[in-house]
Amino acid sequence: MIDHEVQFKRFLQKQGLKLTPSRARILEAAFTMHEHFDAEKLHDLIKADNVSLATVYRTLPLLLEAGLISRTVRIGGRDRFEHILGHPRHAHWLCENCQAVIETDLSALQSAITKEAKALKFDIQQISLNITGLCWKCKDSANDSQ
Amino acid sequence: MIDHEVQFKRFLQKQGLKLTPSRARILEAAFTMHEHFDAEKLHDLIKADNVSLATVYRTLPLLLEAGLISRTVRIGGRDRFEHILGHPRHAHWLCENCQAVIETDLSALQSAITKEAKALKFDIQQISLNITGLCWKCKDSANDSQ
DNA sequence: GAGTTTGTTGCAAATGATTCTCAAATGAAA
DNA sequence: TTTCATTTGAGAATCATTTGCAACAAACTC
Repeated sequence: MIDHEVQFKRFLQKQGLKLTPSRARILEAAFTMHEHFDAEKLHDLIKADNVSLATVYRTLPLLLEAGLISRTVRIGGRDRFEHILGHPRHAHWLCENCQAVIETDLSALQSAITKEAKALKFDIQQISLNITGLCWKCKDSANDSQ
Repeated sequence: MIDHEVQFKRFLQKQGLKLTPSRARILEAAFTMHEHFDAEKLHDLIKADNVSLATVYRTLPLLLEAGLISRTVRIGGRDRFEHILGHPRHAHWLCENCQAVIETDLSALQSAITKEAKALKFDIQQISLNITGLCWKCKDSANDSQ
């Protein structure tokens, strides 16, 4: 069993829940996806295995709580997620124009945030730094038109 | 005319739009509100003046673009906003349990972010740093129960 | 001033992501 | 195999947000 599957199983057991085939499939799909994904995109990947969209929506919060995925940006009214690999967390730069998402390392800020958390006695589950604006491509074209 | 009203008017004119009574009312309401607000809460404040919720929804993106308000956290499926006063931007700490929102200064991180933006040639419109987890109250009670 | 153009609004209806309901399926445990 | 709690797919329901539309309004044109 893969690393993150073990982790998920443990998490579920702690809550008296089971690692069912559907859940395992959803987890696997979340980890094969190498970009951001939303509920529907993930479902597309596994609907052939007869896993319903409802189950995807039910499982996503579990993966979130288990710390295996994180909610990143919200685009077009849809929540997007990405898996966590033990990689350092990163910031998301979202272009308002072309909706490109650029990722950068967050470690430079991490310590400042952790320090603040200690002061607040806040138990961090997720950090999400999103910066919206215009990417270099759209910044240039905005100068031309408009 | 108040400062931010001038700013909004200028912004609108640049787009060939007008500062109508409804829009002015919405702007004013957004600035009297001293906490976060969502579309409905803002509408409650001004519906007596016969401004429809639809118009609120239509105006919010304009205020956003004009840089007068910012979208902060999303709670209970609703987008929340807050006005910008030229104050330094702040981080939002959202308790998953009691849904309290704590705000802290963001200036410590600002320079690191700006630096990164320069490297990416990214034109920043909004920075949003949201940290979810448990506030000190809920952290303690989580230890007891569950 | 009458007519035209363009932006605006409230209302009601539409949209669409997410959640819920429910009856059937599953699975661990006794 | 009976029990009992959990899970599931399918479809219905929910609810924030958008949109279409007809009536309005302000700015221009002639």
